[in-house]
Amino acid sequence: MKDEDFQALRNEFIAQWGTLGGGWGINRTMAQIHALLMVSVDPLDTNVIMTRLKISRGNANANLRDLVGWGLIRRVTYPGDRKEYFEAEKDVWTIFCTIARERKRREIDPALNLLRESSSQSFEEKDREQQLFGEQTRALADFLSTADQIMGRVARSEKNKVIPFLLKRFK
Amino acid sequence: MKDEDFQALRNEFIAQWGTLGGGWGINRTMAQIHALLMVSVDPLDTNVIMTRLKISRGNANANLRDLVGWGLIRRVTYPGDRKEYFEAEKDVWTIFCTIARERKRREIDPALNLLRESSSQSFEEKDREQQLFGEQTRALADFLSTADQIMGRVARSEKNKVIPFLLKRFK
DNA sequence: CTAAACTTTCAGTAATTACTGAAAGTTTAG
DNA sequence: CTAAACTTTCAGTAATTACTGAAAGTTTAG
Repeated sequence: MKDEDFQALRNEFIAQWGTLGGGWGINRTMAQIHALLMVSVDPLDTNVIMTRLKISRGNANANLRDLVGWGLIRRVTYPGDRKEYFEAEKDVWTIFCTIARERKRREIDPALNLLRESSSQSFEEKDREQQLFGEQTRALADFLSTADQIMGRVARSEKNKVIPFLLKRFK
Repeated sequence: MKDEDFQALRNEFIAQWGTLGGGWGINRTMAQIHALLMVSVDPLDTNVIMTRLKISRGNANANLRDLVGWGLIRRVTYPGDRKEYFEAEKDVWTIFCTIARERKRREIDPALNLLRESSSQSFEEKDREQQLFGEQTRALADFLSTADQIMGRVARSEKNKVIPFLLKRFK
């Protein structure tokens, strides 16, 4: 493939990945930076990222910080070079585990706290409204905590054991 | 529990559930309406929803339409009553399957299309940049499609078979 | 120490998304 | 048919979120 076609395809990929990222809660630029780093052979510095994605220094800095916070990229430094470079984790299974862990912490845990607090206060009520509220919040809490446990266990397993097994099981 | 305390607890639940909804891509009001209907014994009409959540008619209407579109609530009418009422699906497993299906359609499928298109065009390239791009997009596509298949199969299974099985397996 | 090379912060603004409320549209009873 | 009872739409606006770019901060070489 000609290099200019390749650049175009890759840029298209990065742009679209950003759009998708928006869908599941992450912001567009953060997803784009992640995409860019995932398909870069070498770590990139802030200036390169700014140029490639046409974003400001502040924007790049903030989103890089967040990505480091998520654990999806890491800072890299080279001896004798003052600049910081960034490199993405490339193994797909590791990326998945990282995201799963982070989403658990940010979404599942607070939801579970809310549901448990709600359901614990309203059991054995005679009023139908109160009864339903208690039952429903309890059912949601049970479900979420089960799903959470399963995800946790899957994420802790070895990739090559889990995936084939699950695929075979759920024919 | 005194009724006023109960109302306060339930309102707290609805408000918080809305905030959480925001986290995973859904908008706050939509999540609140869903929460309200999930813990209501009887179907509610638009006016009641407007009053309870202090939102405008237009807002209520748009979000109710979206929730119907997701398949999370349904319209209910009573003979001799012109108003439309709304009722939420209450079974947690069914809710889960509905959301899983919808997210697949809105998020996984477009991502897979993008990844497949990207990876198909750049295999057997000698240039390292192009090589990595091909490998990485392919790995992502494979992973996503596998995860997607597993979710699909899980969602099609019977709840009472799947959950205990998975829990036992991933100790 | 100073100056250069870099990173971080943050006030102001742009872009996006959510919401209001009135007007238009639709359905049904009579 | 008309009028009442309802639902939907949509232009305008409010609220939120993302971004810029310059200034402030930090680190290191010399």
